[in-house]
Amino acid sequence: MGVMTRWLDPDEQRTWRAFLTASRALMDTLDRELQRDAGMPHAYYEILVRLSEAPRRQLRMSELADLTGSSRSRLSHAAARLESAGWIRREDCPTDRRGQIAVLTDDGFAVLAAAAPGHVEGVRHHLFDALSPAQVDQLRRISETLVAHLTG
Amino acid sequence: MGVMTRWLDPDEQRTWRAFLTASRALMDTLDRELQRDAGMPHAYYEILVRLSEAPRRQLRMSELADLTGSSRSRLSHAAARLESAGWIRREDCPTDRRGQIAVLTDDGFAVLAAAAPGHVEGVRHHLFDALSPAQVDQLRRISETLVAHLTG
DNA sequence: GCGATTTAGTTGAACACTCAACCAGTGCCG
DNA sequence: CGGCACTGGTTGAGTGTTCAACTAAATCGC
Repeated sequence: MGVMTRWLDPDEQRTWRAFLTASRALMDTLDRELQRDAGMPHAYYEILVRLSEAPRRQLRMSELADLTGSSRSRLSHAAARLESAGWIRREDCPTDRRGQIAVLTDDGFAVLAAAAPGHVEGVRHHLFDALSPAQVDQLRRISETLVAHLTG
Repeated sequence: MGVMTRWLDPDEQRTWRAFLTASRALMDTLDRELQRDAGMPHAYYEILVRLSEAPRRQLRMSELADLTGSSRSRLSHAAARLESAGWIRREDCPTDRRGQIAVLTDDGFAVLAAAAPGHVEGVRHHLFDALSPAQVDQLRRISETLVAHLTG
């Protein structure tokens, strides 16, 4: 209250709108490709990826939520769908009786293995192929700075 | 088919994940703030902004869809909601009888004016305050390159 | 130990987005 | 002119996300 708004100057305005447009277009494109080729949205693909990289292909629900930057609720709903598709299953946690462990099934792994090459090509084509090596480096630093700033 | 997948190297992997995390966290944060303070998601806010900047605060639906990077369907649904909130209204286009013109109402303008300062502060705080001027410049170039690449 | 708080996860309702199907009006080309 | 493809926009069904409320189990403080 009472403090004047520090409006965006024209450069900032331009940067903000370009960033908005670019990140939305990129995500929409990858989402559509993944939906078309693998029958799942990008968020679900990421869940499978994280599980596939975990020891024994399994993770606590809360850990999985953190890794995918998802709310617990969202992950719960997503897990219900992935489970009914047969791509993951949920088991009780032996050490914490509140806990649930999401496990990637063989079917889930197969679906992921089939989808991954196309998706990686998409990321490469739509993102990395457009940028110089220096820009990729800049983007990494900027993104890591933002992550630290937003979560710190 | 037959072409080996060019997997992401560790640097690219790291860049991609940081970008994903950062852009999702940023959007989620701004979305939540806007929902809390103005009772609308960021996508709807953007629609009102674009209308407020247009001559006579009005735009053809298709033009508005292009400006906001939205599908026509999405915009139609959004417009229905914004109209029932009384923030926009739709009029017939005099020169093309298929067309509809979205017009920002006074109520819509007032809601936007009330929401804007807080939102701008959010963008500044969560994005620009975290980056050096050089990084802002880099982000602008990268984003503009991506937009050109994705839409060209 | 035992009540109060916190953490893990799920649920249902309300809302938003996608996709495909659709109507209506425009414009092109014979 | 008359047919045909294209454009502008809407609709409904299906799917995903959010928010708040809720259960159950662990943990903290005394």
